Order: sequence, then structure tokens, then C-alpha cells
Amino acid sequence: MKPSNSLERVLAVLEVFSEERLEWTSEDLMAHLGYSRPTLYRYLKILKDAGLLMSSRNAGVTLGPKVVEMDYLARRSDTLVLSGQPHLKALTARYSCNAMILRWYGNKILCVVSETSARNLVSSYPRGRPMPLGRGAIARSIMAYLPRARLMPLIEQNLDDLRSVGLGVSVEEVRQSMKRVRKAGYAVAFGEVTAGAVGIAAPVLDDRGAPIASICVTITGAQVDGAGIDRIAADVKAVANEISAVRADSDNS
Amino acid sequence: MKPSNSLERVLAVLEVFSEERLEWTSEDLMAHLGYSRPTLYRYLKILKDAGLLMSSRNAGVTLGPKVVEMDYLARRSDTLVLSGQPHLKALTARYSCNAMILRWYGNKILCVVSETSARNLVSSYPRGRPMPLGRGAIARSIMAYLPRARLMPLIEQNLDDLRSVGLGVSVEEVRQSMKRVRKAGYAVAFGEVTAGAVGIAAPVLDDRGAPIASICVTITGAQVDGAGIDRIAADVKAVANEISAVRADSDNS
DNA sequence: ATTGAAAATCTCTTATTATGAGATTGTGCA
DNA sequence: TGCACAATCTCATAATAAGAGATTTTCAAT
Repeated sequence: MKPSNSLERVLAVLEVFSEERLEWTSEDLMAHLGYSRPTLYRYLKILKDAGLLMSSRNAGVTLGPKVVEMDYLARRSDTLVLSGQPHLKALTARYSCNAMILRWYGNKILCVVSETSARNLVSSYPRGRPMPLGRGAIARSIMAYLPRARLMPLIEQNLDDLRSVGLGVSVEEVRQSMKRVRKAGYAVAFGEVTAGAVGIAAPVLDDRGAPIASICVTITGAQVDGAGIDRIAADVKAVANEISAVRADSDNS
Repeated sequence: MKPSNSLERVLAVLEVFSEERLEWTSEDLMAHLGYSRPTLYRYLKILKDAGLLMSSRNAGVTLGPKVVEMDYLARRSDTLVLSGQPHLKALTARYSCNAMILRWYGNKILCVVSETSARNLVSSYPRGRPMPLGRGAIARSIMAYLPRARLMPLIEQNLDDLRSVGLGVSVEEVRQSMKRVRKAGYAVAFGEVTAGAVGIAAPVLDDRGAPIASICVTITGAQVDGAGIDRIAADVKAVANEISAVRADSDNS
């Protein structure tokens, strides 16, 4: 994972930006990345010229407008968004809820599109915001379909969270919980991410059964009972299966 | 503008994606960029590992999830978005309209944020979509504030469009029109971009008076008369000035 | 205007490493 | 199972990134 050639080193600059740290000074970048002054400035110049970064006089270096433009294009080329959005609209038409599609990439879960028909229910996960791995129906709906070797380290890394939502005390117990999710074909979570909200999620699988995304409906807990959740779960599963079938592709590396 | 080093050559791969061509095969990329097979695959591997690109089995290469994540971060660090959005909400509260902020970068005009209170008026320029330079109030509000040397080539390149919206027949006539826009401090356009819609735009300037963005209100032509436009224009100018004042920075290079 | 401090760029040599032809392996489809 | 295409590997060579330090540019304050 450590950059080994100059190409990876330029791109590593883009990795330093996070929700916690949106702006960087050149000095901080030098220190953090360990590049010499001329090298860093060379990289910055190239990234700025490409529009990926920009520097405002008083705010240091931030992500640039090219990023905005690329996201627009990505929205238009993402088959998940294109094929999924109509289904989301159908779901939000049927229930007063949030409906979203989240992509599984690297070790992250990323919202790529969301629709809402619930005026009050504020989604804290708009397009582009990564979700936590240890909490919520979405994470579980994906993790449950990972091969064992991929799953175990994730459980270990997020054991505290997974425990706190009652999936089990030991790694093994959590794994059993995941198996049950897999058998059910969907996951339900009560207020794990947002207090008072119920999340119901089912995975989108590629042609080999590997998870690539998750369909999730979020609804106010007060609005549904057990039967209601079952009904929504069936719909969510149906949508997830439909999208899985449409997509013969996978985004392997 | 032609990539001269390997760092620029990797990034040049990102430049090939456009609204017209969202997916590329490796063969096409090789031909288009003129890279050898191993080199191209090396680049693709690096860009895929960074999440900037992804390859679906049947759809070739497309922009990847990292782009989505970065746009989310860019949204949160862009001072234009942060300081401007409240003003847009105020404008859409006062008028039934679209209100947006568009960034001037390179030779492009890019919407970075938009609000709407007009149910029927469909904005065809969501975040990330570049606007044409030759048409519309936005383009004019920015071009009018460019230094002569920067302006002239743009007029020449877009003369056909500029002519067709009645800004003048010759380059010189168009330039005079721009001077008038500059004197007024805002630009108005009737149905130049979207039929039936009136656009009213004023520039956001940096501390040296160079344009860095534009504030634009779009409203149905049937809803306003001359006095109404004047009123909106005054508001748009006020917002643009306020944002200009807040921002002491400029995104030079 | 003038100055001073900080930020960004330049110069130039050396060692590093990116490159591409061709061979090889990996992958999906009939 | 085997074929065709896609992706990766090998390796010698040329190409060029890197960095120390000097220099220029930019900006704030007098």
C-alpha cells in the first residue's frame, strides 16, 4: 500500500484529504507525505493543472473543480446508478422512506445515489459519504456475503462496534450472526446508525456471488411493525436481485 | 498542454472521459493516448488501485468510486459552496426560481451548487455539468470581467454562438457588448440556454477583480417583467458582492 | 513605494526508474 | 476442454524524476 513509484506518489497526495482534514498547507503535506520541497511543488503543480487540486491563498490546498466534473460524469456512467434509480423511486413511492444504493469498494461502503420521500427523516449519508463498517444493516448485508478470508479481519477490526449492536461477543459469534443474515438474504438494523431509524438492506451481487453494493431502505421506527418490515424487506430483496441480474459485470480492482 | 512527463501522462487518462464518451476500452485508450500496451495497463492499474477508475467486465473502463468520495469532500471544502448556499436558499425563498453558483476554471464554467423553488423549471445544469461559453447570462457575466487578452480568443472561438444571441456581428461589437455588461454589473439572457427561461447572473470576483464564479437566477420568462428582472438583478448582484467580499482567496493555477 | 519574510520555482547533476518489444500468463466464452 | 482475447511479466536501455541549494516571486506590513 505504500507508494513505490512516482505515479503512485502523485496520487497519494489525493489520499490525504478526508472529512477531518479538508485543507492542507504545503508544509504539512511535505511532513505528512515525506516528499522534498521541489518534489511536492512539482506534484501540486501537476495536480492543480489537472484541476484535481486548487490552492486558495488563505485556505491552503483543497480538492479542485475537476473532481466535481468527474463526479458528474461518474454519475452518468455508473450502471448501478442508472439501473438502480428507477427502483429507488419505486420504493420511495411505496413507502415514506429513504432508499439508497451503496457501493462496496476497497474496504469502504459508499453511497452512490439516494432518493427520499420522508420529509422528516434526514439522511446523513448523501452521495459520496463513506459508511461505518461496524454498524447498520447496509454493512451487514455486504459483510455477510464476503468470503470467510475477507470477512474475518473486518470483524476483528470492527469488533467493538459489532458487539455494541448485539451481534455477538466473540468473533465467532459475530460470524454466526453474519451467516444468519446471509440465509435471510437481507439485514435489519434498529437505530444503529441514526437513532429512531430502521434500516433494511439487501446486497447486490455480481455474477460470481460477490457483493458489489447494497440496496437500503431507511424508515422511521415508529412507522413500522414486524409485518411492515417483512414487506419492505421482500421489496428490497427483489430490487437487489433485479439489479444483480441486470449487471453481469463486476468492478474487480 | 501535451503531457510531457509520466505524471501528466497518467492524469491525461482521466481527461478522456466526457459526456460523449463515458466508457473506454483499453484498445481505444491506447490508440487515443498513444501509449504502449504495457504502459497503458500500468497506468490503468495505478488509477484503478486509487479508485479513480474501474473496469466492469463488459463496459470497459469508467470513472471509479474514489471520484464520488472526493466530490463529497470537495463539496465540504469549497468556500464558494459553503458561503454561497445560504444565499441561494434566500434567493429561492424570495422568488420561484433556480439559483446557482458556477465556478470559472480553465476555460470552463462549472455548476458547483444549485437550489430550486420552481417545481416546473428543470435545471439542465446540475453540479458538475460544464456550461457553454457562448450562450447564457452566466457566461457573459464572467467573460465581461476577463482582461482583454483573455477575453478576445474566447470571443473568437465562440463567435457563432455569441452572434446568434445578438451580441454583435464582429468580434469588436461583441466586446462592446461585454463592456456594457461590465458596466451594468450583471447579465440577462432570454431563453439562450433553456427556451422560455430568463437567466440573470452576476460575477463573484477575487480581491484583484478577476472573476472566479457567477451567481445565477433562472426564472420562467412568463413570470417576470422588466421591473421584476431589475429587482432580481439587484439581489443577485448583492449576493455576488457579498460572496466576493467574504472570499479573500483566489484559485490561481 | 519599500522592505522583509515566506512561498514557490529554478538549476543542474546523479541515480533512479519508467519504457516498450516481445514473450508469457490469465480469463472468459464456445 | 480448448480457443481467443485480455492482462501481466522480463529485461536491457534510454529517459527523467529527485533533491540540495540558490533564486525568484508573492504578499503583508511599514
